[in-house]
Amino acid sequence: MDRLETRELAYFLAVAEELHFGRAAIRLGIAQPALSKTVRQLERRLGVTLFERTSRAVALTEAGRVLAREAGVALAAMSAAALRTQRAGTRDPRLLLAMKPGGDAGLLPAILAAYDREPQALPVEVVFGAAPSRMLREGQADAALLHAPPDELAGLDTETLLTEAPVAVLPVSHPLAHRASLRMADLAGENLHRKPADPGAMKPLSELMHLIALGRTVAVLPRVLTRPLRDDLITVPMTDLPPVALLLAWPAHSTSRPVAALARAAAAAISGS
Amino acid sequence: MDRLETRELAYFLAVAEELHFGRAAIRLGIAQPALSKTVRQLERRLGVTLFERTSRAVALTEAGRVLAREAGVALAAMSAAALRTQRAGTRDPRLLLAMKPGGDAGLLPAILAAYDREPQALPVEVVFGAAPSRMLREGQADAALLHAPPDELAGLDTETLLTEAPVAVLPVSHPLAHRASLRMADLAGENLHRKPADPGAMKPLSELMHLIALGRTVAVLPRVLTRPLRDDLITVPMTDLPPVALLLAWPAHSTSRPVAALARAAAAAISGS
DNA sequence: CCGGTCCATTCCTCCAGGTTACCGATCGCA
DNA sequence: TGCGATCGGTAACCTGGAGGAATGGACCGG
Repeated sequence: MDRLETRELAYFLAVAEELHFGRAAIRLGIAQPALSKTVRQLERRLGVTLFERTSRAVALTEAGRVLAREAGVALAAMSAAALRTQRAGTRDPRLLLAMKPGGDAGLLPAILAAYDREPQALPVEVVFGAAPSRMLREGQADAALLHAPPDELAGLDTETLLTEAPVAVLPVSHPLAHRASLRMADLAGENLHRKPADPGAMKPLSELMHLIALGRTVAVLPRVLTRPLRDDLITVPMTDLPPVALLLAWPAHSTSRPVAALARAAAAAISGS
Repeated sequence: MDRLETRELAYFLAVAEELHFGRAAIRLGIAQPALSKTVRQLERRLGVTLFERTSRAVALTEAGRVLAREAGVALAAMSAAALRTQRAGTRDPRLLLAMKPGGDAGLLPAILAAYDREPQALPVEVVFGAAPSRMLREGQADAALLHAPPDELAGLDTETLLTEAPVAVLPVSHPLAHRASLRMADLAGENLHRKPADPGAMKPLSELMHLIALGRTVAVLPRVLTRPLRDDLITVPMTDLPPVALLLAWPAHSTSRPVAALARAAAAAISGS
């Protein structure tokens, strides 16, 4: 078995996502026959069929689904290798900290202040993005502040900064607004805001808050994300949902001392506040 | 920045390990100029120098050290992608469980028996190797039984099966042999057996036990590794060492239901015994 | 039955990864 | 000091294969 090439995996992944050789070829900036040939060659080398093709439709086989997942991991690791090496080569050492806008629960200043007191502290550059965990895996960041949906944590080491029960966000005029606590069943009749599957399609928080104030929807969120809270909204703790954690995360194989120092500082800053 | 190719990373890694272009080229089965050219091109593409070369010696730069680590992770992921896809494509579904010989603490039969009672159980094939965690990362196994040196656990999910204090292994005739417990300080004067840095150089356990019986050395090991124990040896719990864990591990991004079932079964088998 | 869609095949071009041969720098050694 | 050995880089050439354009062939809707 000869070694897999990144080009082959990238081509395969494009087809796996588009399920259409023509569109995938356009996305890759090549002609369709070259793409067909490369994918066929990949199948021959692996000794496995990756797609069920008819002249009308393309579908992944079971093996194709496995490769789609593994190829994503592998290409992210390749990308991370390049970016981390370039950053290590420049004489401008800094620590890239990724987070969603507003995702720090207002704790960032305390964390950064504590980190600055560490002996080997580097300048910290905060980079915002919709998917901080992906930025970690692709080497676009050294550490990230994120909330813990366990499915996004594969391959990352984490330090839990705080955990708390989620809260319902309601208009002050809402019938449930002044209850001391709520259960999911209490919200059964409400138009509960659902997080979209595609992180890119996620609404900005300010927009969501506006919709809630208008009575168009209600939401259940980690409490930290709701601060500061608009005057016309109120939050009520949920009692039957698992607590949500705010985490500091970094690549599992990281040996970076600055990252370790940041984790130390963040834990100290939180517990001390 | 164009995308990194696996060939470039493999070539770079060979030079990084040999620190010698000629030997690395032989290992790769190519001529030395091709290797020099490719590494130079890699440096140009990354915009970073990876090696300090003189006409007499080759050394890694800081960026080179970063890439050496990252390249290893990335290539392991590529290899895993190929192997897992091939296994998914064959119509012979089985679960590959990696472990060191004797590393199961005698728990394997109970675990396998419990797993067989799971609804979607697959045939389990046990594969032995010196570095089970590496076999996981490279896709040569679906799950592994291993003891927890935390540095080997990067990128893996784990289920702790049992934890226990390490024990000292002594000849029955040893002055300390009949103490109820020991501290590391008690062993200060002994010729304590050290685990070699290279896992390949590790002695077989039976050999180590023989040396202990002869009075040539003493060892501190997880208790499970000492069973069954020779008549002429005795084990004494250590009180000032962190407990050692026996873990079931699998790749962090695995979504395999059989692996999940194995984790469930293993946990149940241990807690029930 | 015809036109449109979509993947595969064929044939050609050209680049990049490989080879051999040679060069320049550096060290050990007489 | 000068000779030979070691080692990485450079030059010139060759070739496999990645990519493009044109075409084929299967399948669908109308």
